[in-house]
Amino acid sequence: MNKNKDVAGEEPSGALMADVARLAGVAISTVSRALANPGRVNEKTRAKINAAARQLGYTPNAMARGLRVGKSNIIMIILPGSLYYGVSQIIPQVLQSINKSLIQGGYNLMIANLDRDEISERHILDLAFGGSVRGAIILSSKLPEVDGRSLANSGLPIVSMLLDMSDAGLQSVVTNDREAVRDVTAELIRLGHRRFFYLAGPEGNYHDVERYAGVLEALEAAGLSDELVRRSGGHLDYQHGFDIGVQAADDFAQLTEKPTAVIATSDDMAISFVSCIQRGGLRIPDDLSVVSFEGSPVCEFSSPPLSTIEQPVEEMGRAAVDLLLDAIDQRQKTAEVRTVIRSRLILRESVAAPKS
Amino acid sequence: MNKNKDVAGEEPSGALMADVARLAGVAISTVSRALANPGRVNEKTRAKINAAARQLGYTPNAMARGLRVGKSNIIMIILPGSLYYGVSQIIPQVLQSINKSLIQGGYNLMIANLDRDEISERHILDLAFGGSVRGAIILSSKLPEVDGRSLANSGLPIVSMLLDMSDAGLQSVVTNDREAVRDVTAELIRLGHRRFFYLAGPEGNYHDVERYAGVLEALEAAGLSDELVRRSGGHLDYQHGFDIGVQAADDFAQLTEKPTAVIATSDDMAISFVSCIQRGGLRIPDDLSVVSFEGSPVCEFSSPPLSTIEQPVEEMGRAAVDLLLDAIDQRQKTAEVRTVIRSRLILRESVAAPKS
DNA sequence: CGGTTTTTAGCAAACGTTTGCCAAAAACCG
DNA sequence: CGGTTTTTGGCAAACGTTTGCTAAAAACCG
Repeated sequence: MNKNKDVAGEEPSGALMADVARLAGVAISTVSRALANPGRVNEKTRAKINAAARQLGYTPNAMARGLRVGKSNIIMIILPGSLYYGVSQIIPQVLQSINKSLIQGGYNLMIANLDRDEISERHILDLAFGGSVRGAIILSSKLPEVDGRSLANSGLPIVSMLLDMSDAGLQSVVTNDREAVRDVTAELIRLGHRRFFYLAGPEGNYHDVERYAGVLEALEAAGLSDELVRRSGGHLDYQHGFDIGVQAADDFAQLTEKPTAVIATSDDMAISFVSCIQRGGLRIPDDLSVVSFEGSPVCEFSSPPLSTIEQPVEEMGRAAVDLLLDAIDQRQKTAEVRTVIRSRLILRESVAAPKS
Repeated sequence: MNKNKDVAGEEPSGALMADVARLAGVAISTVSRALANPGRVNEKTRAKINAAARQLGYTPNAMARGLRVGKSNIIMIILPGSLYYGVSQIIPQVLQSINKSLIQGGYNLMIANLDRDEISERHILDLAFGGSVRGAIILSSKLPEVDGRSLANSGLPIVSMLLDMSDAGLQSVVTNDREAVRDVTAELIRLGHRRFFYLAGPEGNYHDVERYAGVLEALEAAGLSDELVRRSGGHLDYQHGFDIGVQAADDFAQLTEKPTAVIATSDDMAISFVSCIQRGGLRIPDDLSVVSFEGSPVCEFSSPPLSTIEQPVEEMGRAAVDLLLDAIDQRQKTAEVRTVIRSRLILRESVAAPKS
């Protein structure tokens, strides 16, 4: 916002609508209308205004517009505390997908990082209550609240991604964790596997509950006992996936009756587990089949190439933005609070029939 | 921004400063001063105001403040077109580091994605010229320009990260690409390697120029010919690292005189190259030593664990924010346009002395 | 051509906060 | 206690854009 009113000509200069009006010889409100409501302004007048705006490199001041209209053009995305894990590209994928869709809808994307401390929760609530943002997409997190303020009470349109909060009435875009893991477990059963090793995320975590339930459902559907599956992990969060996998390799070494198939609930766990197991002399998939969850690109170049359930992150991002923009525009496009976008199993060389 | 003026009491309600003033029995300007310039308001009055603000859950409207003060509290980060690669965690690391530092400085972080098309370039320039953002950090990209508007001419404080633009007068935070690659090449030479295979990023790209120059410097310092190094790649961008590595494995297979050491300029290239080479029967590091650049976490769990040069991304993010905030506050903290933060070589099992 | 209807431009106020200025109140000092 | 200085609260205008309303201009029609 360069206030340099003395510069005339083609120089970009942070011109105001008032400058455009002066140059075009019309009122400020006519400029506003010509740009935002062209049908309300005579074509000849409009041409004059557009030429003046172009000459001055006029760019509207979004703060002024937001204040007058009472609506910001910013959407915040609330991200979980730690933005990076091991090989996961979920955050970059989500950001790119969402940003692209938002820009097409005329919005800008702001990052709000939810560290689960007071400072970051207050930051998010300030954005919501101060009118700075027009809506929120929240990724794998509960809604923040502090000082008697809760995001749930802010009146802000919100869409949850990855974490199903439809029970609480929150529009949610999720993938079919349970079904996907059930199907891959069924595939392992079909191959002949009867002993399973499950590498768990944090106990009670939505994703872990869903994924483990998928394993149990597949066992039940095959008429098998749920005692055929052993758990490792449960204490660390997904961002410590490598550590979970390393510990799981130790746990595995302690088992007298060795499982023949590993169901890891993140690519990180699988990768570090496989690395440690192989250093102990075991071979994948000859001695042990391995599947994981997430679909990180590097799985294709693991040794051996890792079978994984790929989450449809970009599609989910687009769906989340669509739902959010509908909520902002108060369009009732859909009665579904819960939108499920299916994950896809990618079978690679890490899975084979057990030896016997 | 709920305009519900009829609700009194503890209910969070998007209250205005005018509401706080009414409840505290003072003027609006006194509320403003009590919150922003406490020394200008009597302690008793201030207590009344703070209590009223707390009771109403008052949150300042950043758009109003920004408009009046003439300064936004938003910083944009301009990210390269594709946000995700293979195993790189640079984007999440940068975002987390920068966001944390900005919040401490009272700023919010907005994403601007530079796709190198008109729409995204115009989007960035609108943010800059419209006063929506107070500064910019640009990551691995040149400054956008379109329609006679250039980010360089916007008057906006800008810091470049990863790409050295200090020649153009732009504050730049970079790492020592050249020196780091020179040192790792020198280490390979010290181990006895005399034939090298260099997996290149895009020809002419700043990073590739620097890293390849490092290789040549090490050869020269050891009195060796630069003909001892063969290049592969040069056509694809870093985000296609896996593809570069796959193609490099083909190129390697064509070489009659096999190099004994590979210098890959990204972890993705190294990982996919190693995967393909191993499937062809070669062993790492017995037949071929491998080093790469970037320091992605998964390198520790590769087979074998991959030696890599780790970039100090978080520290660079912090430095970039410091420089940007200094420029915004017009503090002349440093005369250095170029800030170099050193990368660190992590030697793992992928590097050994050549067989003979 | 004159009366009626539609289109168009512009005035003025709004949005929520900040800050210069002034006057009143409080504090200080001999 | 009175004069002087400092502190404090409040008025009013500013920020850049939008939009309701009105009046004037243009278009329409018999």
